[in-house]
Amino acid sequence: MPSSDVIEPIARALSIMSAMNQHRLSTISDLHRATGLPKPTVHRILATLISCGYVAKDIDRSVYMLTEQVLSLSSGYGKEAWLLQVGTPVARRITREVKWPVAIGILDYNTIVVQYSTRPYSEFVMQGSTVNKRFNLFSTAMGQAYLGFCEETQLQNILQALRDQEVQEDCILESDSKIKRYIAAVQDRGYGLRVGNRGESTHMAIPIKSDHQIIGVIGLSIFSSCFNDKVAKEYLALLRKSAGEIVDSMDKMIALAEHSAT
Amino acid sequence: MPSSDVIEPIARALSIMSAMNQHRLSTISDLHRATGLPKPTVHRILATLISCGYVAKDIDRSVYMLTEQVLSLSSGYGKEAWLLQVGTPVARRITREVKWPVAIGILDYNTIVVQYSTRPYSEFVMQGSTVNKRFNLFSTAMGQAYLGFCEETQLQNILQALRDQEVQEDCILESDSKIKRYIAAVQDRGYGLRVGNRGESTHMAIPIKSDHQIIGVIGLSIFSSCFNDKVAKEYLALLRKSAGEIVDSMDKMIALAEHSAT
DNA sequence: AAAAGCGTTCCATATTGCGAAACATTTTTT
DNA sequence: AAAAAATGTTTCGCAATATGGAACGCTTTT
Repeated sequence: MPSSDVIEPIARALSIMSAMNQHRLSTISDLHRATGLPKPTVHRILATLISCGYVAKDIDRSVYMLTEQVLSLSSGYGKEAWLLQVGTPVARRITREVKWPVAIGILDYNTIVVQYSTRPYSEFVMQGSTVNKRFNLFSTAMGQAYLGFCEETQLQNILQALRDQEVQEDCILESDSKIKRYIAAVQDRGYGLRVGNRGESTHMAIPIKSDHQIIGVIGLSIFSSCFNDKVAKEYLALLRKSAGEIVDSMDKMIALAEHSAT
Repeated sequence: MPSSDVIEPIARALSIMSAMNQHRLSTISDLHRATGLPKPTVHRILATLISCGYVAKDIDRSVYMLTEQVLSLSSGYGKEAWLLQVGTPVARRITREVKWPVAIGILDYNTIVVQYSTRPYSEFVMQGSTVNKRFNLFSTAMGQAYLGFCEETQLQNILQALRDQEVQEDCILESDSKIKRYIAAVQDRGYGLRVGNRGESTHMAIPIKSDHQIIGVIGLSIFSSCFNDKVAKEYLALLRKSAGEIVDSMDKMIALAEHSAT
């Protein structure tokens, strides 16, 4: 009985790799015992994995080990991935509640990259998807949310990275005091804000912090004509509550995963 | 032309996962473009990966992301893996040169675990393979090589771990001064040593250090009857040279890998 | 000397993955 | 508002292909 529509060779290869990850060196018999797969099959799968570069074979003995290339399957995995796994449903819930689109971004080098956006869910039509788009740290709400609330050392790293890049976009960088005032303004306000002109949209954003570290930012977009102090206050509270929920469930999930990894 | 004996579905699945690791969220079309695979195929592979738990699908949108389970393919990967990849050929070379078997071990919790041994290559027949066998930190050459040359903080951690375990094997732990003298003796000698009785074998071992951190130990076994100060000196020099070579190539490879990861 | 275990190769077989085509939805263009 | 383009999903007949028992050569154990 072929258990539904699962491609068997793939499932087998993954179980082999998973087994190989338990001990650093494996023999064919080891894997045969660990996975229950017939030895010729194990042999063939290993040949495939070698050919793809994920496994190395000891030259004269028949001992196999994973290569560093396995990291290419998971190197991007970290807190940000958890953030998305937990954050996307929360973002959708906000949009269901207030209709406006919500986006989640993370820092990459010296820009904010939008990882997820509920724009398609929002009843208010805004321009195309922003997923994978990069946003300047100054002059965007999400960028402000990061700059304004990250730790001092990281702030300095980011500023250095910005100064190092070839094309200077932000002339604000020329003056330290200007930067300080800019960031202080964000901190006083308590959130990132970029007010758009009539017909454009206005954006507000706050950081998502875990352990004093910013793992991402969450922002909300709204038609500029609908924006005022009252809704700002309301949505800010909503964003803060949501960010807190995200961090809570994230920490719980991570603890759970680490616990069950034993 | 199916390039020899490579199982296509596996290669495809790996390329999908690798592509997914680049961006945190992917659509079918993204992956279709990135890998060149037909969309129904991408769809089927994703279904398989979901079924195996390596991929999660956004509930209402068709957005896919890797789950934390990808770590089960690579979590064991770190400096120790590099050590083995680089160390095993060196170990074999030593055995070719001096005939005696050489083993490489790493610390796991509070024991040394042999990861590789050239025992099968040695012309001198010794008892069966020691791979995956655990060795006490006190009373073995490899253990001494670790205890004697690791950093103070780590030493304390290990000692605590030893004290915490239920069955107390080493009564030496009862006295701090005994421990200090024991370790001092190892340091004076410059290497771990366990002399066996007649007919048994004698073992010597040194740490493999990178960045002031011990990433493993390398040891050599020899018939007790063949052991004396002269050969000890000779083999110690050989082990030290080899350990240096291992660390050098390791650092080079790691640098190379990190550089080409861009 | 025999037996057991290992890695590896072969090969006939049917299993199984394949992808063009069609369909259902959504998004963009006209 | 209609049409066109793009995307996700399902179907299905077929050929490619993964499969694993059997056999082979080798080493280790009995």
